[in-house]
Amino acid sequence: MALPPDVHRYSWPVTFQLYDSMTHLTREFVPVVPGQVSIYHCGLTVQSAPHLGHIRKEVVFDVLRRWLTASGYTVKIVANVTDIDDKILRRSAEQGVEWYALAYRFELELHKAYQALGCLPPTYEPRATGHIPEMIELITLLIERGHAYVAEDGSGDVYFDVRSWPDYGRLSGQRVADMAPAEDSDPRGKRDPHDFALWKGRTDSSEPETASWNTPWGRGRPGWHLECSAMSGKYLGDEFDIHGGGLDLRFPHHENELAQSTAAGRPFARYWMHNAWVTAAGEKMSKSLGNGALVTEVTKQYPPRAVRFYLVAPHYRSSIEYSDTSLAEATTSLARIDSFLDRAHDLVGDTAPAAVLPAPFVAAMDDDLGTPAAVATIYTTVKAGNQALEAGGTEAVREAYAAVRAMLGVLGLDPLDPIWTDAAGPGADLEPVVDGLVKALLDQRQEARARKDYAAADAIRDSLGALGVQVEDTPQGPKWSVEH
RNA sequence: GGUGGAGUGGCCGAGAGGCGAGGCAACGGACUGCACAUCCGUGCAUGCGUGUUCGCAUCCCGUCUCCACCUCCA
Repeated sequence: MALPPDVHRYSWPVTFQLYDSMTHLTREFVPVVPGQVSIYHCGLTVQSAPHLGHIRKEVVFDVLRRWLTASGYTVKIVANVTDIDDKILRRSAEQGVEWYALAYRFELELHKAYQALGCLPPTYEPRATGHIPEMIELITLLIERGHAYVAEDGSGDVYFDVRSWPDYGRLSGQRVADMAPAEDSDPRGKRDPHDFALWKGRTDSSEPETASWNTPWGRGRPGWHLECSAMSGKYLGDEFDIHGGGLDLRFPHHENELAQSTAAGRPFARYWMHNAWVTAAGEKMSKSLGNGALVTEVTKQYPPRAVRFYLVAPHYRSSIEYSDTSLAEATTSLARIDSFLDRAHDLVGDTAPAAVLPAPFVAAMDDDLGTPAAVATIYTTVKAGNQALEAGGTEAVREAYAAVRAMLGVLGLDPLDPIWTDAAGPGADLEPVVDGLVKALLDQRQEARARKDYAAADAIRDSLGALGVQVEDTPQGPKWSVEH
């Protein structure tokens, strides 16, 4: 898919500040290679349909990517797909389908979900099962360096030796000694309970043959943490800029990735970026709690653009509460912006998004992706535009219109972005029919109004309204729109 | 037990020593046949308690409550 035309490149002095969750500091963003940004964020384990919490991460990194692109960077963004793990195997066994078919089905659902919310596909989306040789290579290196060992119990498991790596715990600020002992975890052949699996030997013969691979340590399948180290290294190199994911990945997943990668002699990520949750009734939305709102369900109830707006408007490091009022409010708020855009378009016609973004918007985005202040700038611009509309200042209207579209574009919310307009739903071919019918009714209503028969005029407006067609009288005649 | 976050108006949600974003809802006014939209205006909030300061949502100390992570989790 081509980059939407509204994502412009700018050449102002770049002063992007990014909060790094390893150092707990907001630091100026300095990429490894000037002018280029490499981002890796942990995708999803494709074992079930994505809920709002999952998709928030996609939206956050999509906004990051759009902002860096708008700032003049060439962005390479890689998000993995974990297509094999315990849960996938268990679920597929339960459902009597092949594990890879199950994983693939949910991978497609994930794609559908992020496209529905206007997320651009990553530069690349590697699958774990496609990178077994890279993983074997990495494990071999870790064993050679004395940071990993093959379990002595003959299971074929390979573990990372936590005690061999004093830096372990650096990302999450924890000391191994303080960590709660893993009560119920199976120690198998571990030297230390905190050691984690790089590779899982095939000990359960009921697992399908297709779910294991040959290695120097016998047949088995990859450990979750290792995958990401192998894939980020392959596509982004030994050192890259931003490593991201949900806050819950910080430990153990990212901690383990960091340990593996640095123990293998790689500098690894320069900045760690973690987004907060979507909560429901104050609690983290999660598969295990069963309180997840599926993306497919939510986008049936609310326009997908409004759902994205709801996810984009709060800061990415704040948790957001999922509720009908929040979604409904986001829908109304976005409608206010769209309504200005509509009215402005009637006056100024097709106008491209502005090439230069308003300074407060830029300052907000440069400050650790400050979308709340950025959205506030959109509103102030909309207000200025509405005022100009009242005053009849065409140039000012055009300016506001172009600025609003440019800002919305950075957030992936420009209504004229092909990602939204191409999504002509079922029944799109009936549009001319609907247009004609509504126009006929509105003509009748205008005639009634002309002879001051307001009862008849209002009756027509009411019956249209009952069908979801909003009628608004303007100096240029009646306008109508379909509410969602 | 360890680690990290959060408590702001009716609601959502920013800011981070002075001038308290923005939106939604509400109320008053303008415009309109009416309505919608829009514009103008009103509302005056920072868990609690000390302290620091000329001044503190913002800093210190204490305290209460909530959430998350500590090998399933975006």
